[in-house]
Amino acid sequence: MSTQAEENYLKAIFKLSGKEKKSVSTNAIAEELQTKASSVSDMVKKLSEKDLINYVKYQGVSLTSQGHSLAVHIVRKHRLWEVFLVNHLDFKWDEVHDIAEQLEHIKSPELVSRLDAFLNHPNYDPHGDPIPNEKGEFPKTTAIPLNEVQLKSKGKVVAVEIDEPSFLNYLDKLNISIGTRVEVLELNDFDNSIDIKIDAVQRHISIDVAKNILISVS
Amino acid sequence: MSTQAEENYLKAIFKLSGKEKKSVSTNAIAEELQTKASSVSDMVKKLSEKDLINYVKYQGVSLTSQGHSLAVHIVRKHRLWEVFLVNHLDFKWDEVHDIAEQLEHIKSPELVSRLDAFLNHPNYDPHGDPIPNEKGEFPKTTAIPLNEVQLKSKGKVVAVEIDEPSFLNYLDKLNISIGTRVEVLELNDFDNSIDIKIDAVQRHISIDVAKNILISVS
DNA sequence: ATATTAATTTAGATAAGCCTAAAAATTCTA
DNA sequence: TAGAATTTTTAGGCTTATCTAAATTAATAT
Repeated sequence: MSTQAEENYLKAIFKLSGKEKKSVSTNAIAEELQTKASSVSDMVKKLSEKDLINYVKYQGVSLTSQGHSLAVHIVRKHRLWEVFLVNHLDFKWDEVHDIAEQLEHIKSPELVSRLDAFLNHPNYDPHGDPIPNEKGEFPKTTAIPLNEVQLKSKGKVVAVEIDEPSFLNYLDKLNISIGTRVEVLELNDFDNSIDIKIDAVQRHISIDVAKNILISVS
Repeated sequence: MSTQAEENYLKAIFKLSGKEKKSVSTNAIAEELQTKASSVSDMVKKLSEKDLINYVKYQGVSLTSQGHSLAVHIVRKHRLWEVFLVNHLDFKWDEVHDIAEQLEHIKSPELVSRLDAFLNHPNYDPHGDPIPNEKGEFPKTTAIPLNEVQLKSKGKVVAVEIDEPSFLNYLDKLNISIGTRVEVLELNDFDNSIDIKIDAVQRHISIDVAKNILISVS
């Protein structure tokens, strides 16, 4: 059985590994979980003994297949609950992260599969993040960050990479949500900012915002 | 902020106090929570320092109004989640207790009120237990235990007092559920057992079963 | 190649929540 | 009401997960 703390570490390592599954440093985990490097060292030893991560002192960590599967399962639960909160309890997309952080630790395989069915087996959560199935497989996505979209091309927002209310509220203000159609008008080399068109309105956004908006080019 | 452990103690004390709000002994709490009396002594000291219970050494404990209100709130969450699990995820009434034990500790006032609305402000959970409103007020109930029902009178099952699967499964086998009409045919003085009629079928049940079935006499 | 800096680990504490064993208080019983 | 039995509390430990401060290892720069 895994504790909540363990699950949070696995989730953090999963997130930081990226799809390239690169090895993750102690400091990166500490930063992600807002804790101290020494605490990470302790936990990493424990997870390693449980064969959930590969760990060699001073060389960072990576998930074992067992650890990967557990992490993906937590992500699945988190995202399913977010769908429930937004689609059925009418929460807004910027309000659900913290609640889902709690709900993701509820232990009941039956609950997950029934919730999934109740929600009609959704493939994406309210932020456009893919929801893995029971086997841990993610739906295919071909989206690219807005800052990598070719000049003059049009696309649709399919996901955002940050769940923090401050970021999501900013997008709300810009009238950007999942499904919004955008056109890239201009790239400004000096500060990497981008001019885009949303609903016939022209907007100017920074690289830091753009790279966290995923687009499906049409 | 209250921890899960604290909340479980408050809930146990609330349950054991009964509606007479009698003082609760250390051993009773230990038994209810399947823990040791010494652990209870520790926690009781802590809850007392937080002004959630009244505690005088060797004299048992009772909830303060603050503690009472917190306990009732946990009960409210537990029962609302049970309604969700049974009515929307199609769990059976004997499957929901353990999951609700986890869900009741999720902290988000907004979630509770939205869940309540989603469920249409239910007054009773799947076991017929009353659900307190946001103010902590319970709906009025006039039900009496089956073993106290007058001979030859008819009534309807409105609640059961035990949530354990073994008990609920037994009731399933007898075809007893919330809403079932029963008639008390005979009381057997020698062992306090009772003969009842359910759906035109005669059944024989023990006092221990009868006293945990609540009836609204018609 | 060595000194400095940065990253990581270890050592030693702390708090929560539990335990066993022993002591103290209360209650029961004769 | 004194002694026995029971209940409750205390004392001392253990585990988990955290922390600070110090030590160690690795990386960087001159």
